[in-house]
Amino acid sequence: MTSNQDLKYKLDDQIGFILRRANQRHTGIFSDLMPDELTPTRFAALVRLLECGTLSQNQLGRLTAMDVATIKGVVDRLRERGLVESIRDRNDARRQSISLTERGRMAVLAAIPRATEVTEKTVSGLSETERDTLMALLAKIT
Amino acid sequence: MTSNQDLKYKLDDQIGFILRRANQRHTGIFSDLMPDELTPTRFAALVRLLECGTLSQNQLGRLTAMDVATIKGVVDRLRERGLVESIRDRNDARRQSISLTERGRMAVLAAIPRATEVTEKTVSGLSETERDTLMALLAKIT
DNA sequence: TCCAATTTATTAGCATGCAAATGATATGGC
DNA sequence: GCCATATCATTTGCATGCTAATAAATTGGA
Repeated sequence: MTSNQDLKYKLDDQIGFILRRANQRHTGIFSDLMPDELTPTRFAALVRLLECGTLSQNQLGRLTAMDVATIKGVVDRLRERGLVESIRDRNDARRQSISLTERGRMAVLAAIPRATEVTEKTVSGLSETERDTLMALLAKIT
Repeated sequence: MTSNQDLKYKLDDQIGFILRRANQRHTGIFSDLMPDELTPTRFAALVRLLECGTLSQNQLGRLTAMDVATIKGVVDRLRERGLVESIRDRNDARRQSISLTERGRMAVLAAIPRATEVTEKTVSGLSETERDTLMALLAKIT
């Protein structure tokens, strides 16, 4: 079966492929610099709770770009680690209200400087202008 | 526990968070337009095999940004679907040589126009110049 | 020729990521 | 008051994604 070097479709030129690679590099830097118990998605959930206070699980998922099944698992693991607590909402029995525990609050506050380093390192090959441009263009395709 | 709207660290401004969202939008478009049996990673593997001809599993993983355990699973599923075949390399018994079957070749050739649409749709909100800029900047952070 | 180091692949385990189905609860129109 | 529709959460199942451990095979230097 002959190879197709003259194929017009180039994987390396596809936005999806390069997004995946950029994402992988970022998560690699994240796991290098952040505490082992904090994955990108867990950290995002904690930051949102820090920003917003108590949220329903559904709302927390929406604010962290996570599917309902995914946020369920993330909240379970954060609760197992004592970083959040969930209580059934008193006004709406369908809802779980999620909030940071004191330990969770301290953990996320302690991790934020490191997370800032993660971001810095991820974009370290770019100038300030390039960083702003990249963020703006990525925002346009989300 | 008071909220922290004045927190300096903004999740929405972190490259990792926005990369994840961009990636999710892309994979959503991908699953909308591509045949059900082709996921982004399977498709990438097939395209590489089309481009390069026979590859070792390890090499295929490297060329598709997949970990050795991940590419093992992807190749298994492609083989289960009759899209690739793997044969132990005759010169190096550690290696599996992976190649497209005729069915795999036809499937990937048929899917490429759709994949082109996926890319087009993902970046449809950008001008031509912006697309080039985005690709260049992403390439700089991989 | 021997063996340490390296390479390739497999396996196990944990963590997302998402579609689809399901159940409980809330909402709003008739 | 009833009921269709919507919302929130859970569950199941499949697909990555990766680390770490393991085994088999290759390589290259002593």
